[in-house]
Amino acid sequence: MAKPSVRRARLTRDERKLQTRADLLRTARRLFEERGFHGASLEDIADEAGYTKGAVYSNFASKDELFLAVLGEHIERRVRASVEVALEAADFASGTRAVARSAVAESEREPAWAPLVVEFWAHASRREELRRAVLALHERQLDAFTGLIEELARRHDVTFRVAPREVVRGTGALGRGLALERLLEPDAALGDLFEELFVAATLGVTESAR
Amino acid sequence: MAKPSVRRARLTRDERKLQTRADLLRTARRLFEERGFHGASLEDIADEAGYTKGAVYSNFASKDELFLAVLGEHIERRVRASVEVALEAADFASGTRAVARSAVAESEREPAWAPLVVEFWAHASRREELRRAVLALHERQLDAFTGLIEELARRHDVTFRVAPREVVRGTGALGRGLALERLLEPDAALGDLFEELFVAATLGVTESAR
DNA sequence: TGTACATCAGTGAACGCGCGTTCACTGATGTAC
DNA sequence: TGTACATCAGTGAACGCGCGTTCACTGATGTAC
Repeated sequence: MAKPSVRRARLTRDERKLQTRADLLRTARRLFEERGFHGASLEDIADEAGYTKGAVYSNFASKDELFLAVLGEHIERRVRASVEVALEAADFASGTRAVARSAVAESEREPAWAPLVVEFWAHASRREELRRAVLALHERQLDAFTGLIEELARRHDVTFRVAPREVVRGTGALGRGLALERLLEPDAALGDLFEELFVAATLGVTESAR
Repeated sequence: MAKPSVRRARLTRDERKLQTRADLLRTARRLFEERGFHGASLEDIADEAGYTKGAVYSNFASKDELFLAVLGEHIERRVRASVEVALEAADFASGTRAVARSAVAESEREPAWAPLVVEFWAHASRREELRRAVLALHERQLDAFTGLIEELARRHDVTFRVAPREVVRGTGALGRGLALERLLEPDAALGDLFEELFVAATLGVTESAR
């Protein structure tokens, strides 16, 4: 289904290549989510996108690079979503809560992402160059959230007893850890628990200057 | 190395079988830690333990069952360690802190375990029967820690605003999530952060009756 | 204590399968004149 | 506007490899008498 297009002739070579790349990325994202990084074969991805494996290698250096591209897009999307909701809050606690809720909503909409990312981390941890690339993506994500929470603290006169970046790292880890529980209990409702602990932990390591 | 024994003849059939099983479990545990669940082949495990793959199948129904046995032993060990340190504490906060420190110490001694367990969770999540078996192990672990923290609360007149079991689940998730960060940064020191957030979160969802 | 048969833990080899990557090739698009 | 050659995105098939599981077999231990 969703053949690339009916009238190939209309596109220039460059346009067509971008189209192919986008088709592959979209399909790869879906199959990685459904079957995991190792579980989704390049054959299936190419097939379902309407190409052959060679098309993948014409657009990406390897399966790792393909995943890296998917992951990069995903991170960008997530960061944008959180930034939007956080900065409308009236005080620090409710801003914190808004970020927590946004994260929960995202993770409930795409429950496969946390395990998928961890699977790829484990894979990357045994390949030095790849590990560094994934780490760089992860740090950019941490930086983005750190900037966000610092801005939130500044606006509402709150100071941190623990470095904000560490708080971000910790609460992110909490979210990831809880999301992984769903591997064993797919229907578990973890959102309230996350929100509760996220807020408790964040407020527990901050002081209001008021 | 470590051939099963030089004088095979001294052991009865049952003793020898137990010996073989123990040899395999010990080696499997080590290789799973070093290479991951999928990365450690039965061939290598059998080989390094001094047997052939057939010996594995004579003692375990499958690779999954072998891992399940390793995992079961591991969980039991961890629970025992935490119980011991927690019940000596003078007040609730320091008991909480002692549990956090014990968890950090364990996870630093065996940094490969968190990723390993998650890899197996992901594997099990796609195999219904296995998923249930792993879930049962996990729940027993949660129960044990819940009993521990309830006892701690009882002794020190503390009540929970959030069900203790959920607090255990949440703080466990925090620990697991942080441990996974080490996949990307093997040398990161996460212990202090964990302790800080663990205590903040736990105290944040409790009330002292004093 | 000794002999004859039964049991079964562990062997060794084969089976069956999937997958990432490579590569010579093709045919449509691009370029030069 | 048209022709001849160059480029290169994507094809299709082959390569190379690893791995969990199965199974007929063996030889040491166990059992019956």
